[in-house]
Amino acid sequence: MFVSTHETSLDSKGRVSVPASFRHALGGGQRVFLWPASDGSPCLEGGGEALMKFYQQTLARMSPNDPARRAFMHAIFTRSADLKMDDNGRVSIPKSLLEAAGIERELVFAGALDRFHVWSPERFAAFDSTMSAQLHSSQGALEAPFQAALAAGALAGLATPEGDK
Amino acid sequence: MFVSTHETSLDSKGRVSVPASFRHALGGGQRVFLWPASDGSPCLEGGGEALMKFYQQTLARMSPNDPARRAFMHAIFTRSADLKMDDNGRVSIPKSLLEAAGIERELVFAGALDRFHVWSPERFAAFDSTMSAQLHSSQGALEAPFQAALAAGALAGLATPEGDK
DNA sequence: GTATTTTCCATGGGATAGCATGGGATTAAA
DNA sequence: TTTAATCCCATGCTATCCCATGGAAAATAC
Repeated sequence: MFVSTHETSLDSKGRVSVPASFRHALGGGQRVFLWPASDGSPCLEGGGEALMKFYQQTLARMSPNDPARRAFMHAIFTRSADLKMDDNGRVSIPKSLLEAAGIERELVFAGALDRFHVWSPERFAAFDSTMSAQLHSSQGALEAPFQAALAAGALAGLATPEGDK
Repeated sequence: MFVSTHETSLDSKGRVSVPASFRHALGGGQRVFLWPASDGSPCLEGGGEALMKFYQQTLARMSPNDPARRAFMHAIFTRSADLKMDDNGRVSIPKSLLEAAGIERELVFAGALDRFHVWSPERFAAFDSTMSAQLHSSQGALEAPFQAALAAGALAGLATPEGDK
């Protein structure tokens, strides 16, 4: 899964190394999809073939006449770039996407479980502090899902993973 | 599959290069079909032999007396142009279709999974912002298919593509 | 614990093939 | 004969492929 953040930069040819841990999360495939984040965040969103397959299935479930289907299709498939990593795990991101995310030379890869995001460092820093503020102000709201998960036994055995030999 | 968007233009002879990634999506065939978008969008819609074969099967499933069959037949087969790419992957789009889509010289190829659309740049920009607006206002509506897909286990293993080693 | 080796990763850059584009030549239609 | 469509070749550009380098982390040996 896509975890952690990595700060890197574009080289003179406009290429960038996809962080190794993200490459592993991509499952060995060479294809990377990138599009402007669909939740409106001023960054790019990306994933591999597994994520795209999931989106494809989601589309297949929607009625062909559903107006939301067209919007969804457009947001993900029409606006995305289909990138191929070279043997060293680098991709070159189209100019239009770089502009949309406000990226000049430096950029941040941010893991998000089943996908990742690509930010300009400045925007990421701003987003980061917004998120911490929101987290602190909503501890109460977070309690509910945690408690529900606990009640469901989701954490069973988690406290003693394998360390006690 | 047809992904991403490409902006190009007609040359002095009225030809246009089909984007390379679309040619690959066409599966190596030389034939391209184009017709006015059947959902009423002010653009052209196109695909390859695979898509036409699918439509053919759809027609075969409909009752010969079904009035929708006639409309469907007309929309796709009667109104479509059967274009042949030259060795460099170019086609020339009939004037009537260009007029219908409001295309002068510049145009946009937009991928839509199993087909693609051809827009005038102005109309595409307008459509693009309409779609983003709609996406943001219908996040709730999108929840439904997502939840359905999740319930069906579409995400099983997605967050852990190659296993957590 | 320290030193040495091995592996993996990020980065730079040269060579090459594929792509978009322009235009001449040939063939077919009016 | 004129007009237009098709075929074919030429060109610059860009993306891709490939190899090389330096360094960090991990594994092994001392």
